[in-house]
Formats: sequence, C-alpha cells, structure tokens
Amino acid sequence: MGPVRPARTQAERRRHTRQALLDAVLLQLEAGESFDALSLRSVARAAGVVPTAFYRHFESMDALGLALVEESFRTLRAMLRDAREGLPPEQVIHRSVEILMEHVRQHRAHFIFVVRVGYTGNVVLRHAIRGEIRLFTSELATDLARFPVLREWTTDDLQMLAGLLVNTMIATVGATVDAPVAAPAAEAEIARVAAKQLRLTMLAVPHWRSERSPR
Amino acid sequence: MGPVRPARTQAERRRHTRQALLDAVLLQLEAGESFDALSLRSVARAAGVVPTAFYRHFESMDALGLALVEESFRTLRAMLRDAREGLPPEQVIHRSVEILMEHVRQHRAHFIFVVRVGYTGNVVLRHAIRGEIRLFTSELATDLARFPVLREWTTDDLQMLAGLLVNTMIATVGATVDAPVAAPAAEAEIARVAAKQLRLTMLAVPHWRSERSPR
DNA sequence: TGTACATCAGTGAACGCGCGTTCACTGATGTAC
DNA sequence: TGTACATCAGTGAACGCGCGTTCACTGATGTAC
Repeated sequence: MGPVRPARTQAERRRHTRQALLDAVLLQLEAGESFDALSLRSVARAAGVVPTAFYRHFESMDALGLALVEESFRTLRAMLRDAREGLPPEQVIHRSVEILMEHVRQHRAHFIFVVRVGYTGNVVLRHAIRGEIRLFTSELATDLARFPVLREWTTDDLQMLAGLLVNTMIATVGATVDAPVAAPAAEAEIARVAAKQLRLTMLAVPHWRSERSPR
Repeated sequence: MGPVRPARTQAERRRHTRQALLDAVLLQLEAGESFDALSLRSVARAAGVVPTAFYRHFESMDALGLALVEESFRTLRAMLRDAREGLPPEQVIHRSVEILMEHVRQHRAHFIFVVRVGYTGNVVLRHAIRGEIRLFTSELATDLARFPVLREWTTDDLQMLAGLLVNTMIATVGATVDAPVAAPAAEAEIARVAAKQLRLTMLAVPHWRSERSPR
C-alpha cells in the first residue's frame, strides 16, 4: 500500500478544505483570539491554502462565521436531545449539569464560539447567535412544559423560566471555557455552583402562581 | 469675552486628551465595533490627536482597556450604592430593576464595554473584567446578608445566590444594549422579564435550607 | 516682576508589514460521446 | 474503453491601504532664581 490518497473526488476535496477553514477559526478562537481580530489570510494559512482559495468557499469572514453558528447550534441541539432522554426525574438537575459539562468538554470550541462571539462587536454574528439562543430557549420551554409541575404554566412564564435556566447555563459555560483546559478541580467547582443555582431556581417553581389570562 | 480657552494648564490639557482617548473607544464600541478590532490610530484620530500622542497616555490599547475597566466598574459600584439606599423592602425587585435600567440608560457605553469585552478574545481584559465581576458579586453577597431571610445563610450560599442575580443582571444588560437605543417598548419588555426572573429566584429563598458546616 | 532654562504634550515624516481583493493561470477531476 | 472538452479547486503575482512603532522636532507651560 502506498500512502493514503486523501480526498479522491473533487467534492471530497472541496468539503475537506471547507472544514479545514472552519476548524482553523475554531482553533484560533480556542487559542484565545477574538473573532474580529482574525484575518482571512491567517485563516487560509492555518487551513493550508492560499488566501484566494478562501473565496471558493466563503464570500467573507462573516459568511464563514454564520456557517460556524449553524455548526455550533447543531452541537447545542444535540445536547438538548441528550438531556431530553437521559433525565431520570429524581436527579434532573445533577444529570443536566453533567450533560452540559460533558458537551462543553467534547465541543469546547463550539461553546467558546457561541459565548464569546455572541457578545462580540460583530453585529451580524452577534444577532445570528442571539437569535439562535432565543430559539434554543423556546425549545427548552417546550421541553419544560412536559414536567407535571409546569403543566399549568403560561407560555410567557415558561419562556421566562427557560430564559433563567439558559442564562445560568451560559454563565456556567463562560466560566468553564475561561478556566484552564483540563483543570478538573475548577471545573467541578463551577459545576457544583451551577447545580446549586439550578436547584434554587427549581425550588421556586411550586410556589409560583402562573396566571393564565382569562379565557 | 473671547472664545472660552479650554484647558489652561498642562495638567488640564493632559487630563482632557486622556479622557478624549477613553471616550473615543467607548464611542466606537457603542457604534458596534469590537474592542479587538479597534486600532490605536483610529482611536487617536477620533480623539483629535496624532497617533504618537497616544503613547503619552497609554502604553498600548490594552493599557487603555484596563483604564476603561476601572472607569466602568466605578459606574457599577455607584449603581450598587444607589440600590443599597433606594430599596424600600416591599418593592426591592421592582426598584432594583428600575435602578439597573436607569444606570444602563445613563452609562450605556460602560455597560456595553463590560458585557462585550468581558467575553472577548482579549485575554487580559477578559480576565480583568471577570475579576471585577467576581468582586462585584461578593459585594452584592454582603449586601444580601443584611436581609432578615438571608441572615442565616452560609457565605457559600450567599455567593451562589448573588452569582445567580448577577447572571440575570448581565443577561438583562446584554439584551438591553443589543436592542436599538431608545426603544422604550423593547426596554420595558426586557425589564418586565428580568423582574419576573428575579421575583421567581427570590421566591425560592425561604425554602432553601442553607446548611452551615458543623461548628 | 523678569529672565533663562527645563519640562513635556503633541507633531510629522518615515519605516516595514500584513491585510483584503483583483486577476489571469494551472492542472486534476468530471462528463459527453 | 478511449478521446476531446468542460469544470473548477486551488495558485501566485500584484495592488493600494491602514497599521504600530521609531525618531527627531516644536513650542507652550512650568520653575528656579
């Protein structure tokens, strides 16, 4: 056998280069760069192609960023799916936090992208991410509606609660990706606080009077 | 009388230029730029001085950023002080949100700086801001300890609660500064949700069993 | 108060560099017959 | 299967531009006597 010939067909090579460009950005973000400070040339260089090749795949860095928004939220939705299935009622919170931390560990770059670029100056990407977070929150609200205690809550109140939980999640992710990689102690501490905050929040639920508007 | 002679003494002129540089950055952030994308030259230009004059005041853009961290947190502490005084117990939450929104309106640029740069790629500024937020959270925890319901809580639990409240505050500020300036309807909606979230959180407080470690 | 010198905020020219984008191109893969 | 042509991912040279930083400077304000 000779050396493995990578990417036999044109389509394969094309997909491969495109992913290399996306990954180059994620890698630079993980290394602490700001998205707005990344140059098209540095990304092309890191992906192993000439700057002009970039344009075969994306019209601009913003367009590449939008592709990363999609890719990242595919990860976040997968997480929600995992949570939907893996939640024995008696330890919802503990397992939720575990699933979150697990996903952050395995898709660190996607989470960094979302929490960091979601607050960046770049208005296009910021709005794209905030829009996705709103959708994500709505999905969570729908999931919450299935819990017996929450069945009678109004949509508005469910959104409010989901928003609160997502805020906690975002703050937790922010703290996690800010801590040194693979610092189990710091990570455990962050998870512990997050679980407490979620437990406190859920403690309020049975006492909330969610008022349906008169029919 | 002739035209007003601004900044008679050297010290005055110096202070004036320094502030013009800081304000130039805040203005560009408000206009939607990312801190990491700002150039020393564009800042000097906006402040009305030649690029080299910049160095008379700051060693680098990072140094200027750290000065802005200080300036911004002076604003946030002033807010906490206002809250400490202006809170009739029967409407703590309503007033807190009002005070927050009021301060965001009046120091929009400082809040933009904190929520945006606190998540940026720039590691120096991000850590500086996150450190200040941690201090800010601790101060809030101390204030919380004065409420009768919370008097028996452990320090760790107070920190946890303060963190939760600060998270809500940060998310609220993020949503506010992301909305178009002077959109009273959007702002009112954001404030309404924030108040609900804080009310829900505080609803849990009497039901939380804060366990002191055995003496 | 007057003079001589020191300080120092701001100037302006110059540098080398990496940037985004254009253009005409190459050569391997794909396709029609 | 073989041939002739089309497609198109990636190349490489070139452009004008704004960048951060250096340097020697200017001239108004400050200070010592």
